[in-house]
Amino acid sequence: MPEPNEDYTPPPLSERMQRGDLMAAACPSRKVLKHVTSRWGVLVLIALEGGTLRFSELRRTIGGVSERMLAQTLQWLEADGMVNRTAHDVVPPHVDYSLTPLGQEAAEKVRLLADWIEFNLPRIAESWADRQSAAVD
Amino acid sequence: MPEPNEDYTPPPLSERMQRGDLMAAACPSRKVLKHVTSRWGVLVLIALEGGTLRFSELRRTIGGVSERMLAQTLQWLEADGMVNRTAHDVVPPHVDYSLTPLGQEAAEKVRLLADWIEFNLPRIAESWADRQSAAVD
DNA sequence: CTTCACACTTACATTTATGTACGTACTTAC
DNA sequence: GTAAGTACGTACATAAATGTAAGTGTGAAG
Repeated sequence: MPEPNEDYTPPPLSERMQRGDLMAAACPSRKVLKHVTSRWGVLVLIALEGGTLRFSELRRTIGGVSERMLAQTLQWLEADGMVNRTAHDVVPPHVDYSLTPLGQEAAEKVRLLADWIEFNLPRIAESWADRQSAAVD
Repeated sequence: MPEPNEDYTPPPLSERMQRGDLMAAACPSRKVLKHVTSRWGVLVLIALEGGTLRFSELRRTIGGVSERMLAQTLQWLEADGMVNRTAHDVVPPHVDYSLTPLGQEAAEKVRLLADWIEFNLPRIAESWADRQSAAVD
């Protein structure tokens, strides 16, 4: 375990902004991070890693997502260049969603985190059990 | 690019719940994911990867965080067993925060994602530039 | 004597996220 | 003829996240 840092001062803002720095409040990275780590963004990326899915297939795959939020999330990810949207002009509508190369890289990182959490849930749950009152949230 | 999956059906819920499955709406993993990927949770984990920091040091490190949200986030992560809180009983107060082994593993995954985003911001920004109207969010 | 830092907590206001319900235009299945 | 499925958009309502401002008790610095 590292020693406490007695006299800590953050690096100057100018330096921290040169290459996107999340610690800087105004960094555009935070927007992307928001989309990718959003409640449904994570699950969409992971779901699409398994291959192309239609809107309704995504909706059935991801438990609890509403149509509205799924559409919203897909639009975020499409705008960020993570997701391809392919609409076939037929009726009833048929729209396919898939990951772009960018999206596949992002999905991989996100899935590593998700897998880690699922796998280590027991260890985490110990902490919940240990603390008595515990109702933090 | 994978082929469209014409007749997709998700696996049964019972099977998906046996080991924590994020796709299941009620899975406790989602709570952990929420804390870890929350706006400030990500940044706290990354900040603490560099070593122990005091409350006020964290506040100065993480641009834009309010005292209230920092305290809140630290409590979430502490309850999830990711963060150690060490209060020295002196006045004025002195409290150190550091990562637990669990927290270090989580922080690593989170940082990989954050680093990827920062590094690939230019590629992502292209998508923003490409689409004309673009004001998705 | 006044001000400030510390590490929070609480109350309150506001912004953001998310949900619900409905509409659409047409087709296939019953 | 009636119901259901498709991929959304939109209006409205609610829940959740986040911000703001103030207060706490004490000691050191000015």
